[in-house]
Amino acid sequence: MTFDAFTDADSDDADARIILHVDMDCFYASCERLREPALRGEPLVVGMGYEAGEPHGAVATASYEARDHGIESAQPISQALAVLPRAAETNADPACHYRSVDLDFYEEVASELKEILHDCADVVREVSIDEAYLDVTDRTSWGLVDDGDADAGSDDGGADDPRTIAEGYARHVKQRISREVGVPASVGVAPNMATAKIASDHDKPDGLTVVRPAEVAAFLGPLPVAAIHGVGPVTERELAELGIETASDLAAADPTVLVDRFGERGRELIARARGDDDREVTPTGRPKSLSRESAFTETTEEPAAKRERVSALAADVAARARSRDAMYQTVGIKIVTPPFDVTTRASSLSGPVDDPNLVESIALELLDEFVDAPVRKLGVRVSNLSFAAGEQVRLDGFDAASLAGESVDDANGVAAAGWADPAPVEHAVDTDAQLTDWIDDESDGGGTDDTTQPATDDDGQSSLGSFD
DNA sequence: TCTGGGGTCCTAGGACCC
DNA sequence: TCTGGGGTCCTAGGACCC
Repeated sequence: MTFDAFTDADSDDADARIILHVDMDCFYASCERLREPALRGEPLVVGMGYEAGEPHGAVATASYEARDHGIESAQPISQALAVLPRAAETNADPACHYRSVDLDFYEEVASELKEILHDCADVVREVSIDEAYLDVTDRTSWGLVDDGDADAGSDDGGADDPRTIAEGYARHVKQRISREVGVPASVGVAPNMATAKIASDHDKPDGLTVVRPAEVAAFLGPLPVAAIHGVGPVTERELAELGIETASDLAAADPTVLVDRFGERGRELIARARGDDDREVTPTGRPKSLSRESAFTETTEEPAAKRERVSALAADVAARARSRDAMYQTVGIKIVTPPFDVTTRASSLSGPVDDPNLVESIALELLDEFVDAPVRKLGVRVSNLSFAAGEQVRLDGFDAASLAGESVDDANGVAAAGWADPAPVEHAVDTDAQLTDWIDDESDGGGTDDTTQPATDDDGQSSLGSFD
């Protein structure tokens, strides 16, 4: 195989970046088929919050066979069942297999996958369990392949398009995934992330779409604005009101009008529609927040049920933070009331902690405001994360170092990280009132807004504050 | 047919500091 | 005492994505 030198028309291509967007096709369903091959070719729904035989939950992933019957992600399972009854319970013809999400298994599969991706690129940004950007500029080229066979089945749309070396590289990545992991992927190749993302979506499932630098505008132009990453239902509707329906409409739009309507995001949208995107592919960073939420089977007003749920979620999220060596400075809750109103409350500490009891007591305090509210769903979140093995702020004003010898908690490997976790010993006997006092006492630090703290009866703050 | 769970980023307004 | 401007941090909500 040889390749042509760049012609004049391709000169822009020569120094353009080469970005791959790799997107697994109905990943959860593909994973289920990996361990249960009989599901191949069958309609298959993987449900979240779903248990075998029950009607609760929502569609996390539907196989393409199920999508053919109108099943979509995020749909209630009950609705899917109305269209496609359970294969296990019916002889009806369009029937469907239902499985519940098994994230641990999918993560095992994903880690094999990610190994391949990291093998194929110097920089990989993992966006989610089934999706990643690869910068392969240094591994391949926009140069053209001279394979002496003009109609060799190019997948990238235009039958007359010359084939690039980059296309061959992308095909290689795809084939490795298919061969070594056994799941299908769709790949988009383009000179920037935004276009690569759209390209991977262009020919799903099992697709490969290559957009050469010179083709970007022509490729994006006719697409509906909703194809652009970051344009959801709300923005789509608002753009339509402005008469903007395609990417080329958006590319030609008056920036001042869009900035007026959408703020700086408006400018960003125009750039995306034009295929202008100079974001570097940067490696996946640390998480910014960790959360856990769960829905009640039916709306409840029971204070005890709510508190119990929040306690469980708090314990969960704290455990997850600990397992990931994350400390957190902010604890928040989320309350969903009918019909679907989302409210959040959060409270920050003066420094990062790793303290499950504190997560629970703060979350419960924030919940107090909603004792009487009808609630369909609750969540607990920790944010303001830090991962450095730094100092932990202590209730009594002593720093962690002074306790280093006590080894209060070595069961989680935190001691090995270089700092002691004083939480269990220090807070187990604390009352809610004392904790609140401590939080409120941080007002001298300049950050905490007292008015947002649920007031408990008070006083005694001086006894804690006096250690300063 | 009412809607699961886990995230990200942006904006606006208020408190506070210099 | 009044006034202004710039910057940061915090909370809450919203849009979006998978």
